[in-house]
Amino acid sequence: MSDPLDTVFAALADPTRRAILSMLLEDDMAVTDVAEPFQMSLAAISKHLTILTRAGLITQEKRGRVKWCKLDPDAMKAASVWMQSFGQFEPVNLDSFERFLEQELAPPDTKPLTE
Amino acid sequence: MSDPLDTVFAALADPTRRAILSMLLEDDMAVTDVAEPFQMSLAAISKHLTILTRAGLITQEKRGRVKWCKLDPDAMKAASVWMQSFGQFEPVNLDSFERFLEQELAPPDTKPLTE
DNA sequence: TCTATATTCAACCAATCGGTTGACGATTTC
DNA sequence: GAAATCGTCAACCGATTGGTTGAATATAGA
Repeated sequence: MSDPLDTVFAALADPTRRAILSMLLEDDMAVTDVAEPFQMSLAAISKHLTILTRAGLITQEKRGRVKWCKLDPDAMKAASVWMQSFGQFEPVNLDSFERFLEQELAPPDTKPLTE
Repeated sequence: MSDPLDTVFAALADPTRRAILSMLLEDDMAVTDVAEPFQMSLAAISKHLTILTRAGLITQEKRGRVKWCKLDPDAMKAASVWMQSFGQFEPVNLDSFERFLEQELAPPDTKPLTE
């Protein structure tokens, strides 16, 4: 009924949810740990996590009494591809972005020093 | 007050607004012409257009009694770059990603040459 | 078994959203 | 000047959103 892009973009529109995604970029986390840095209730964070899950941006797996949250970048990639179709991004130089990523993803010993 | 990403993603979350953006990809259009293919009132489309404008996704310029709508890909670019960071997994160094963004989003005359 | 921890559920709330309608101001055209 | 066109404004509506609280459900550990 509703385009997956609806739910993905709607999920990304909230700063709390984007912050959660950034946290999960570094490591998988339990719900309680996700909630810790925020000033809202655990229930509120739990709702944010189900929204992210339904959007396909994360997956949740229960092990014991702990539910682990894991980034799932596929849905974001779909949205990203949609946005690319507005491709006149010339000024922002996706080329140099790719070079940046290549650098970042290279094995550590091939990386040029940045400091 | 609110992160520009909030308004950009929120604007993109509505299918009508995404359709409008796709239409504007082909050519600039007057408000009435934007509204024509949709089954909702002109006033509704007008609201959608102000949301897109506030998000920075389009610009509107009035000439005579006609208001022309034009795609403005800069805001989308910022959102797109934000999303790119999730496409590739773990090893992305967020610190240097931020440095990259500062560089990219800086005024052109302050940018170091990349070629 | 009793208790503490992890998470969700259910009910509620105010604010926002996406739509409508009708009136209105500005501009063009006859 | 009168009439038609372009677009927004204002008020209203029902549905959704983002948050709260308190109770409920699992699971783990003593």
